[in-house]
Amino acid sequence: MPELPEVESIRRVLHARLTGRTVRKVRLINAEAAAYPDAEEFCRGLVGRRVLGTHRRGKFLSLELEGGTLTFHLRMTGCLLPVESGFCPLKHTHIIIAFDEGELHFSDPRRFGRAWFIREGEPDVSGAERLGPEPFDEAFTGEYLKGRVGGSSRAIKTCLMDQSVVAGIGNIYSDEILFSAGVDPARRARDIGADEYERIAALTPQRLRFFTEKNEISYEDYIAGLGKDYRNTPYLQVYGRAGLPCEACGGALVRRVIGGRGSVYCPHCQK
DNA sequence: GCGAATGTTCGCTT
DNA sequence: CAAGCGAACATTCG
Repeated sequence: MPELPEVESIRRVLHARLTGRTVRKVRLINAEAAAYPDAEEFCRGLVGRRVLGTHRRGKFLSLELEGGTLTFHLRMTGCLLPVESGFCPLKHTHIIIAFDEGELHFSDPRRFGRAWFIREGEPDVSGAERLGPEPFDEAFTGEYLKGRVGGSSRAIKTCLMDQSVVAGIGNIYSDEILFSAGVDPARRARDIGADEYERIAALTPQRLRFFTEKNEISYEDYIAGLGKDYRNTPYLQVYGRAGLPCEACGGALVRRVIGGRGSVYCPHCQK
């Protein structure tokens, strides 16, 4: 469901709601594949720990606990809802974490999402450590990008979505960033010029900041939308808009499959 | 009924 | 052998 801006929105909601609370009980429902390292250790490890804060790295979202970390990855359709005790779980709820006050529900229709409990001092096996720099990191520059993918035959869009290149960008925001940069998403990374890499690297944090701000949502609205209605739809310039006019030139936006993912771009504005 | 959907990983091919 | 590609995962929605 979420890319960096959405995960950040959810993090802020969880942070305000859960910081300071203590885990009392954990319930797994058909979550054998979702809770790591295993159901037993996941549940037992969490109970009794207090939430000290929250953290986002790429699309990973963590609750920092006393003596450990609870990390989620929502993949395509995962959803985290901090609710009052007694809230009727959504249909595909797989994990319920009850705190001294309120609960955190993790639901995911497609079951791609994952949760890890990592004890302090133990290696982080969630995969978060294999991520490239955050887009806001000063290490993320045009020079870095070119050095990292500039020899590749893959499409530039595919490279931007590679989490080991830069963390947090998915199918929506790669299209949006490349539209802003005026670069055709299907172009091979090796054919992209240094000036274009600079544009892409500069626009990436700008666009993600913009969409993160537009995504801000109150706890009440987040719950009212059942954790799903927090998207940037009104502000997207290309994603989901195939056939509609480009807001820059008026020409029709085109859909095309790039790297196995449905992509939308403007053939006139993006070279 | 068919195709596509905001993601990642695995296995096969080049 | 590294890189790149397609399939697989499971469900809903249009």
